[in-house]
Amino acid sequence: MKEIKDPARLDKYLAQHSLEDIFHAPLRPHLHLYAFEPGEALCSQGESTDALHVLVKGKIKIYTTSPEGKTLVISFKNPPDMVGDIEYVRDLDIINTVEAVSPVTVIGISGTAVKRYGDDHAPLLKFMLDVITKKFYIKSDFLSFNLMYPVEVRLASYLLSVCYDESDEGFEGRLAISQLTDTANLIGTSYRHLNRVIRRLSEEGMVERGGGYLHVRDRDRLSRLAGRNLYEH
Amino acid sequence: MKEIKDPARLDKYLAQHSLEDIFHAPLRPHLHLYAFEPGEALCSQGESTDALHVLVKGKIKIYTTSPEGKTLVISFKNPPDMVGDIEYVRDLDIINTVEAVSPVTVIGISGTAVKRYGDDHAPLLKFMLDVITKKFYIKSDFLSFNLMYPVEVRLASYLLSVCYDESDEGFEGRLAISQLTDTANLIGTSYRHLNRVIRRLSEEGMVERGGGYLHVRDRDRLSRLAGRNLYEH
DNA sequence: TGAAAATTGGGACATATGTCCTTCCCCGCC
DNA sequence: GGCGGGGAAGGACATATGTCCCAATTTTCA
Repeated sequence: MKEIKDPARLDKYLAQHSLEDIFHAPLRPHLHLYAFEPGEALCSQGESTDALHVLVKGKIKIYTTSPEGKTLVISFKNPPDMVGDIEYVRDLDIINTVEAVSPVTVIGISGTAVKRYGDDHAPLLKFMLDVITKKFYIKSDFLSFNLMYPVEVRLASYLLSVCYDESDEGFEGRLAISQLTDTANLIGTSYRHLNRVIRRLSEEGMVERGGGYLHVRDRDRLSRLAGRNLYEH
Repeated sequence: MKEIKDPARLDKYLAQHSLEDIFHAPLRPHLHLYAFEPGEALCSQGESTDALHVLVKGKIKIYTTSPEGKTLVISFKNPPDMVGDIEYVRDLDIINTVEAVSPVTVIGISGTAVKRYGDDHAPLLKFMLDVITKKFYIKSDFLSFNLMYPVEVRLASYLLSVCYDESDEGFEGRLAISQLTDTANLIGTSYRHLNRVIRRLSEEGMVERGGGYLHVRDRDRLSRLAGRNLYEH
């Protein structure tokens, strides 16, 4: 983590994501801009913290680790999003580990400052409500989806979401093989089983391995397999 | 659903759950008190609605139904809790079906009224944040728990939570057989499999069937099986 | 009271999924 | 070219879980 001391850039991000009203004048002096490298953790499960972060650039990965050491990736998030909001409101230790996937820039502010200067500031409260309800809704979907459908369907759905998201620069109907472990954790299965399912799909010609990537070959059929249950965040 | 036209009683509930500041004067004229019978739905998945409900008495069950007709019980809730908050904030159709388990009393208010008179009312916003973050946290737990542990562990955990909750009148270290189907859906498995697991536990002497109930026989061992992963809401 | 209907338990079998370990493949380096 | 290392794929086996269906039991009601 490295602080970026550049007020102008901070203002730029505030404007870019329409955060000016949300972080009004009394809060401004407490805002800081930080940069994280890919792989670096913004915060780790179980720690206590007084920090709130607003993701303004880059992509982060949220995951949780069970006492036994199993990992479950919960989601990937893009700006604008918030980290530490639930913990702030409920005064809890950190629930999930958050890690930068690409180079990440966040606006940080201490929970203490928010409590003192923003606790009754409706725009900020509404912003948090917005962010949290969105998270809730996504998680809600994710939960029932994981519980109700087999890996095959989840994978099909995931492939469609990941490979065809216009807002993602790697948008090419393919998934890097090196991300397979993450994918397995994300859809809540083991690497081994994921492979098994990929193999089945590839035998049926829906996907194909090659050159370090998993390519989508028959989007329509995948789509039918997935139903309308997409990881559309 | 039956409206209870009794302002005094409404005030009593507001006081009982410390809701007076949250629903301040401008909102008061828009509050109504409703009663629901056991089994009656407060709202149904997919419908659109303009209503927000605050549960002040009784117990409700939240569940979702997949397009294929599978049911997943998400939770049981006790007062004070809120129904329709996420939908209000995000302007969505109803996500889950909510059904009264016992005789239920709720305070209802239209979303339109809240938007007009309470949209900038910090105590209300903070209340919603509180409720929603709690829901989120519970769901978060529920999700990883369901994804990471086998039915046996989930059942053990569920039994401990349900059978030993002091605030529940049916508190007797037992679970009515008639609730087994719900239990199966709640812990995300089939009735058949639940039975299989119950049988295994009962062969090991941890639980015992009898007289229409499933009795807990060896709380300690169940507890060890569950680990610390309890459905403690 | 007796038969039909509903509730509950469980057998048989097929799938889905996890774990462990071996094999294969690509790559840099000697 | 041959070798060692690490990532990636897959085989073998054990479990977990789902589905279908039937049997036992209880309840309902004519």
